[in-house]
Amino acid sequence: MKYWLMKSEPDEYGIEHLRKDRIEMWGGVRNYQARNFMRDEMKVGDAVLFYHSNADPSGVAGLARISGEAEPDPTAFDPQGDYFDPKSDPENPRWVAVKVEYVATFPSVLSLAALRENPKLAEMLVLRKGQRLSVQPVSAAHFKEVCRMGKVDFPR
DNA sequence: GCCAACGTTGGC
DNA sequence: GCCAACGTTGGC
Repeated sequence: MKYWLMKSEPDEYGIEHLRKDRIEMWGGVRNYQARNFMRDEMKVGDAVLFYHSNADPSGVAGLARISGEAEPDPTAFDPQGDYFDPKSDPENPRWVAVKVEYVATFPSVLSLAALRENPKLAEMLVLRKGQRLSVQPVSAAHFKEVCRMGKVDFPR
């Protein structure tokens, strides 16, 4: 099983939206590196840190799991939608989406500042300067430590 | 293939 | 709102 961090702006789609929807098709990712992680490495059952970006505070808001592996991203084909990409051919889709399932909400958002204060997380990608990937891998040790700080265990 | 211009992300 | 970092585009 692998571990991931996925970013979303809570004004657009936060952990509360996922809690209500239970499962969400994670469309709209338009970065090749992030796409490759979703397409090539994400498997059903993988664990996800749900990260709020552009938020007050930004940080890890809760936990999710992958419940459906990569398939063509339907938002790329909707000319009316914000994520339309005319260069994505339905016969040869450029972008993919995975299904993300709600697991838990942290009692309070585990802020970036709090994460930075923990030396065990010093090497975590999300804390790196200039790091913008919206889907990124997380080590098992970092994932476990973030769950401990967030006061929620990822269910086995 | 280089690289300047431009667009986006996202913390602050 | 600012701006650093970084990805993408397109002229050459």
